[in-house]
Amino acid sequence: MGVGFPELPGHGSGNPEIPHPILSRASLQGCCMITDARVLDPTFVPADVKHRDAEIDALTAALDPILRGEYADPVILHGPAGTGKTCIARYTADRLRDEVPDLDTPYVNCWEDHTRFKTLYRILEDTGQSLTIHRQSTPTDDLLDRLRDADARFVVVLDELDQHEDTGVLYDLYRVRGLSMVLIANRERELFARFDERVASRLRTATSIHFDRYGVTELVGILEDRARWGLAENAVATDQLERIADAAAGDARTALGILRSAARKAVERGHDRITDELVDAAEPAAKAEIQRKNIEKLNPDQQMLYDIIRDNENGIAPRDLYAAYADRVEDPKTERTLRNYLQKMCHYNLIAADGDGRSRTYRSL
DNA sequence: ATTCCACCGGAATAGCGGGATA
DNA sequence: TATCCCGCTATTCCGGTGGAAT
Repeated sequence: MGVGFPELPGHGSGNPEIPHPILSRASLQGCCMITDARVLDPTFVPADVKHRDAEIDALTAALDPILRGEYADPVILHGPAGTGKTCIARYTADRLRDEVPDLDTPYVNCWEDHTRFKTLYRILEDTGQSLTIHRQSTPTDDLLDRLRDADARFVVVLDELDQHEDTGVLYDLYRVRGLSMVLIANRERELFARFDERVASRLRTATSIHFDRYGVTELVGILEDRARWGLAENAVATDQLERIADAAAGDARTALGILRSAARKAVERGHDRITDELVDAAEPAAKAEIQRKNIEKLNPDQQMLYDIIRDNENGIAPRDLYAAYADRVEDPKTERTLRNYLQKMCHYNLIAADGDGRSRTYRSL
């Protein structure tokens, strides 16, 4: 399972301005405009995080008891997409690990590991204990016992917690001694509504840190850093970064996606710098790339559903959708299963459901 | 205003597949 | 090899919801 985070350049003692030795120009045929592709990746955690001092301070303060060998109450980071929640959680956890040598800081993306079993497995894996588990019968409770018995100290980051299907896992984790949690979600309110009352009441004592959208100047600052670390000098102009920041509407992930898309296109075409035309083309291109990746994750039945919905540009009623699907597929799934598929596709932002009850229609995005 | 019913989605259950166990 | 176990997906069952029809 290689979804973990690579060791990042500029991390710890390193200087972010020094290009990564392995990934630099040699690996890119012909063109050296992109000097380090990894700093353009949204999961990159810089050694020096900008514009989030207050949030970092608040999170550091909340986790302070860990420095004294105590246990910290949970911390909830919430706010819109691309506002730095994940980045700050990982950054702060790494700083903490510098201070506390025996601390483990496992990271779980609940979108990917959305069952109780997978979440616990990921935590154990991140702390280097999964190999011993693999040999034995491994019911979920065994994983939990293993975690409890591991006489270690953890700060677990649960990212995209609102995507978790079994909220009971939080109750499990609460009962592990020495385990502190950083919880990340888009909307705090809706998060609470999903939890068991026992967990919800304990979460009310949690520290809550809100992340606002970045302003245009903040976003430009972030982009400037990444361009300096990852692109050749003068590869992109400040006014181009401003336009990217503008298009991203406060979402750093989107902004970086646009910049990366423009840079790649420039390399493909053999340019040594990003042109205005490429910037214009990059916004839809970045969106299209995300969509393409999401569509690839669908199984054949889901793809068929998606195709039908996309072919009906004015939207399609559920009845017609089910009928069209059953018509075109060898061994159709039940309608209940289709509804689960449709829900998943809504989550991926591939389709949207308009209206409620009998007036509902589905359309592609 | 009331009834109707297409649709949604929660919960329980069945079946499958793969790894462990005897 | 046969059997058991468990997580995961799909299915079955069903109560709730809110436009549409009356």
